[in-house]
Amino acid sequence: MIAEVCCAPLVAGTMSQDEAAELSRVFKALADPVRLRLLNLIAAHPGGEACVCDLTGPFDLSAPTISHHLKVLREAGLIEGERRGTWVYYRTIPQALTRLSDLFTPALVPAP
Amino acid sequence: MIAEVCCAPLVAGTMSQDEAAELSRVFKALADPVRLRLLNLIAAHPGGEACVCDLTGPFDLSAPTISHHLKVLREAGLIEGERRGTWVYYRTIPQALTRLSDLFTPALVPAP
DNA sequence: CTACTGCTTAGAAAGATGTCAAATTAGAAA
DNA sequence: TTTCTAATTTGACATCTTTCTAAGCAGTAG
Repeated sequence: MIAEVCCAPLVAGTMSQDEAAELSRVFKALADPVRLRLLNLIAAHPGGEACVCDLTGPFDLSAPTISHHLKVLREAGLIEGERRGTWVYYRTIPQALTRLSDLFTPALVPAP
Repeated sequence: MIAEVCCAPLVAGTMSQDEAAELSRVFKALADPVRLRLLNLIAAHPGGEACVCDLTGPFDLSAPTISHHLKVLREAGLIEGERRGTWVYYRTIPQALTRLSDLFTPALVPAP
């Protein structure tokens, strides 16, 4: 009757300090407009991945700043990068996004 | 065949700068361990609401700090407060949490 | 090897944030 | 009215974050 989720949902149960600390790191990565738009561009990019060279254009920011933001997303576990020659391609990590979705799901969800 | 959602999901579509700015404000509110735990305590509290006096105990922080954090959550639209005499009770705003959940939902979701 | 492009890292400056003590406000009781 | 408790606001301080320039690393071509 009650769905099983991998983590304690945000809205039910008791969140430990460790869980809160880890979660806040992910939210901190999302707490910037540039990083939100970067994540959106990567996730919505044809083929499911985007080259850094595709990501610098839409922003009026320097390349190092974009690189820094990508690093924050990467270290938060939201994206991963792959180097192909001189190019670097980034894609989202679906499990990380699913986990965030589950956090806000009402606790009383019928089991599949 | 495609679900209708009120906002552009994070993982599909194109997020405008305005949307990103507004969203980042909500995530910024969640980007602190204390505020995550406060939100969790409020949401999971019996009766769906918690008095500030219930919220100061679990933290080794001063009352002004708790008050400040509650203000951040309130201004992010995640909680609302109600004064009853000298006491103030807070509850979550479900639509705000639902909206966040929808952000991470895969775009290809069957319509209800 | 050098020269080139693409990308990341390092460090500094400016701005934002978490925390506290002090002050203030809000509401109730005497 | 004064006094009290609960809660919020204010201002200062330490710490963190965003952005840039400069430097450095990664990979490729000649």
